[in-house]
Parts: sequence; C-alpha cells; structure tokens
Amino acid sequence: MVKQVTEMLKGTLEGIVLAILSVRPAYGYEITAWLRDQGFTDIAEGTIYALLVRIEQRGLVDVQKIPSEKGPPRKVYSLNAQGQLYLDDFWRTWSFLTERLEQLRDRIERPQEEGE
Amino acid sequence: MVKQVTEMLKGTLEGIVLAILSVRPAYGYEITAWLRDQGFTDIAEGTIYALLVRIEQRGLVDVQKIPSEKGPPRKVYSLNAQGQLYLDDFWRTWSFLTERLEQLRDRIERPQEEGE
DNA sequence: CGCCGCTATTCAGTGATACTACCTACCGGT
DNA sequence: ACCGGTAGGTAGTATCACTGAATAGCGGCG
Repeated sequence: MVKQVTEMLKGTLEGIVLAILSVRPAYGYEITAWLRDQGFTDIAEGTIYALLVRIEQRGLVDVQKIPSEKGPPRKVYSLNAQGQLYLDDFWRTWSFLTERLEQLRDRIERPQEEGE
Repeated sequence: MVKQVTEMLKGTLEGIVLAILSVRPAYGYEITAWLRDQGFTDIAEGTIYALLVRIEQRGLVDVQKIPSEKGPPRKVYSLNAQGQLYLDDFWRTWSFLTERLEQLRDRIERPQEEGE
C-alpha cells in the first residue's frame, strides 16, 4: 500500500543527492549507504547510480575516478557551478511546494478559516 | 530549465488533490482553476482529469454527477473513508520527506555542524 | 585453490505519473 | 451560425525510480 514515497521521491531524490554533494564530494555507494542510514530504506542500489549518470550527463557535477583499497575504483562526484545553480532552483521549487502544502494542511486542521 | 516542479509533483499532486477534496467535494474544472490560482500555473488541464480517474478507480473517492447551469454536467468528487486513510498515509510520507530535507538544508547552512 | 562476502558500478526492462495536444459536448450571446 | 467559456476525456510521450540482474576487485576461510 505505502509505495507513496517512491512516487514522491521523483524529482526530489535528485535534489537530495545534489544537496549531499554540495556538502562534500561523494561516490555512489557512499551516498546510497548514507540515505539508507537516514531512513530511506527502500531506495534501490541501482537508483542512485542511474541518477548520478543523469546529472553527470547534464553537466551538474564533475567526476573523478579514485582507486579504492577494497573493491573497484570509486567515481567521486562533486557539485560544480552549474549544479549549484540547479540546486538553488531546486530549493526554490521545494519551498514553493512545501508552502502550498502547509497552507493546505493548515486549512484542513482549521476548517472554520476556509476563507476563500 | 525549470521543469523541476513537474517531476516533484509526481506523487505529490495526488495528495494535494485528495487534501483539497478533504476540505469539501469538488469537480475537476474547479480544482484545476484553484490550483492555477495557487501558483501551479503549469499544471495542464488534462492532468487533473486523468488523476481523478485514477483515484476513482482505486476507490479513494465517491462521484456524483451534478448538472451545471453553464456547460456539461459536473463530476463532483468527494473523499471517502478509504481515501481519508490514504490521505493520512500521504501526510505521514510527506512529513518524513520534509523532515529529511530540512535536516539536509540545515546541515548545508551550518557546515561546521557536520557531525555524523 | 575455490568460494563467499563486501565493496562498487552498470544496465535492460517495467511501472507510475505528469505533460502535450488534441477532441467532445453544453450553453449563452452576438 | 459562430465563438468563447465551462466541463470532461484521451492517446502518445518523457521522465524517473524500481526490479533484478551482471560485472569486477579484493580479502578471508576452509
């Protein structure tokens, strides 16, 4: 029943990853693990990698291949200037959405103020 | 460039419409107009109708055909018990997402507290 | 040595959702 | 008869996340 989060993540997950990369560069496996840690337990492995490929192709991130002690080399992504602009847009869009949703929720909780 | 809202609406728009219907019953044309009014200027006409068909088929709303003075009859949708349960789930999922995003934004704005 | 587990990435196919771009239909006014 | 506003509907497309794999490097255990 509750696959809502899957659909709600569309468009948002991208912003989340860019936001993570704005804190510091990271690679796919690391990001996935961190997200699971934060409670996004149902984010599939492949999802993050596909997303990273997309944002790389759009030129929002720079990539560096760095050898790992244990396993194949890591692709470390870092946010570039264009990515930062896109992230700013993301936060604006997100704020717009949250404001509208908050208004709706308020109206539902206080039906007498239905003034419209 | 800024089609972010389109992707971010996926999964969210459904909740928004259900939330609107929880305030009072409404019909498609009315909902679309209201959304445009609220700043969702790029929501296409057809989108809402398709969404209403979906939630009706899932049994989240009840439908009543009511004649209009000007134009074809309206299909007035109202949230039923199952829809209310689904809406509750939506708010839970939404809260989870906003909390995570707020945490992320806070961490970015205060990078010295990166403690993790 | 061979297998397993962990790290790390990639990919083809599927499903859900919103958009584009239309079409149908009812009504009143010119 | 036509047009604009009201009202609903649909086929095709694009995007995005998920499923379920495969590939590859490395270390440890029997």
